[in-house]
Amino acid sequence: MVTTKYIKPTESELEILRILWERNTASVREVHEELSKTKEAGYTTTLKLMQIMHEKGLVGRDDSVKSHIYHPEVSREKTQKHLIGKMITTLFGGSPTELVLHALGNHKASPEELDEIQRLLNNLKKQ
Amino acid sequence: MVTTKYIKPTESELEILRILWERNTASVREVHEELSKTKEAGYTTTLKLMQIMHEKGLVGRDDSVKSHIYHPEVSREKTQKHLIGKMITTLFGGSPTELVLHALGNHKASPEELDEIQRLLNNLKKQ
DNA sequence: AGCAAAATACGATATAATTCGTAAAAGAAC
DNA sequence: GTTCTTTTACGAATTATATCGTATTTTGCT
Repeated sequence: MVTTKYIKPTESELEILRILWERNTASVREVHEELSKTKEAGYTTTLKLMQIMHEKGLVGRDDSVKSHIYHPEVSREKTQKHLIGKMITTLFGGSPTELVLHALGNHKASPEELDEIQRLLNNLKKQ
Repeated sequence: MVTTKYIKPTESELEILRILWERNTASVREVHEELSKTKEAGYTTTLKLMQIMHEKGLVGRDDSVKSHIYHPEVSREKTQKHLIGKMITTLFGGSPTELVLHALGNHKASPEELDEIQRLLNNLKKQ
């Protein structure tokens, strides 16, 4: 059995993953441009970060082409699940409901979104 | 205007805060005992962490008594709100609903809890 | 081929977070 | 009041994270 153990991305790594999840693939240059919109950082910094992420196995890359093309190697889903889980444990006393109530209470959602939540809720109630 | 700027607790600090939020007050020894249940760490490590948290203003303490008694200086609510906000941004593309759906989908909730969510949902729909 | 521009590799530094050993101080027990 | 135990203070080492400068490699252009 191959237990691919979970690697916890750092905050900076998450920012990069977010971009890769969005675009599926991107060069360092592209990621860097995107990052620059919201934060200050040198090109080589972004490069180095992505190289480290590659070593860790967080991203893969195609280096047969001119400028290397990176892609996420960890799924957004799995990462979300891990981080939510940790958050529920350390911050909400183990209760997912607490998290949901806080998320809903403090951050606005549109009527459509509320309907979506309602649908899921109905499903869960049936079981 | 006094803008008390938000201090982001590290992971270890969150573990300690969790205990203090639960008990309201605790000595280093008590926190350490509690921590030891789930992780390996020397007593002085816990002590040092709590001293640093004190410097940062994350916790307060009464040092007029034999063994110092610590208490949280940041509220659980506020910390939760900050971390949820960050999570929604970096991990859920800014959509709180996404977070809620994931939390509900992946982590079991009891019928009572579902009812509680339903109540909040009803409230939100009215507005 | 030769040159300029872009991209990568690599090493070094800086900063933050964590861990713990040791010494000093404070209390408790006798 | 001396000794033993507990607690605190402090410094140092270790590890993780982030940042960037410089050198090398690759590519595109003429």
